[in-house]
Amino acid sequence: MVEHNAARLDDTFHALADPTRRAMLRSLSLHERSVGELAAPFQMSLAAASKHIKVLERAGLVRREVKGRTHVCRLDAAPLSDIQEWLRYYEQFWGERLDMLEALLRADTPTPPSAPTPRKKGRLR
Amino acid sequence: MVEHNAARLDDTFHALADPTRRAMLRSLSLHERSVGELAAPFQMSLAAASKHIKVLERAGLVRREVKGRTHVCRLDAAPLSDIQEWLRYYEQFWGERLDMLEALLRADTPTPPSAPTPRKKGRLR
DNA sequence: GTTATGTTCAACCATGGGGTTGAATATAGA
DNA sequence: TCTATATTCAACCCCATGGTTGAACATAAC
Repeated sequence: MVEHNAARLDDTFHALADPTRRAMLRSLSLHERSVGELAAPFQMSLAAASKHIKVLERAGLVRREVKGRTHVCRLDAAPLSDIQEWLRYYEQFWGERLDMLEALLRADTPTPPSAPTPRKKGRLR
Repeated sequence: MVEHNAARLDDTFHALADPTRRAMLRSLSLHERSVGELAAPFQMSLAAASKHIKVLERAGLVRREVKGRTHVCRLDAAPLSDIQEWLRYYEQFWGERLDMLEALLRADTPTPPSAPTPRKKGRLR
């Protein structure tokens, strides 16, 4: 129940905390791409893009196959699934919030705002 | 459809890319906590813990209410919901991967899929 | 008022991140 | 073989991050 693979989560979250890298993932979700192709949309050196790709690889989000002189990169979404798993625990909290909203919308009697609605374990989704 | 609030995602992902901060979130998911209570489990200075909390606040994951001399922190899971939203796009890929696996397991024969037949040397891709 | 408690602030340090450039490596093609 | 293409490597720069310490601030308690 406690975070088992913390370092893994560290790497994945860190990899995602950069717009360039997220854009690369998005690109890879359409086609597999060479390093050069991945780097093309960004105005940064190829070396810089290469570093980004390495960060994605370290997080397990990208796999690389060397084909002659070009390196072909493919998306591997598995770590994203791990993140979603991690997030699942917190779903109850926005679920709970939605329940409170629902309760507010449903309350035709104007309850004073100083009295917060007691949290009740609500149904999720 | 394109990432609208990239900076927001940056902050949230970055906040989550640290085990101390994730542990703090987990703690806040149980009770609201003062800064001191949040810091207690970790062997780092209070100042360091305070910085972590600030990172969480910057990402909108924690809200703080100053009550006398103690600062009470509460979880706000909304940014996590944004992340889940961002992840949703990629669900197709682990879904797709499962589909491909299923297809591989099922489609060893050139005959229609209804025939459960012994295997044949399958070329991948 | 004085003291104790809860928290931040400021300065500092070490490390790593994201960027650059220029050279090195490996392969494809003439 | 010679050259062009694809990519990495190494060195460097600047700045953010995560940690420290000691002082400052605000409030509670005596």
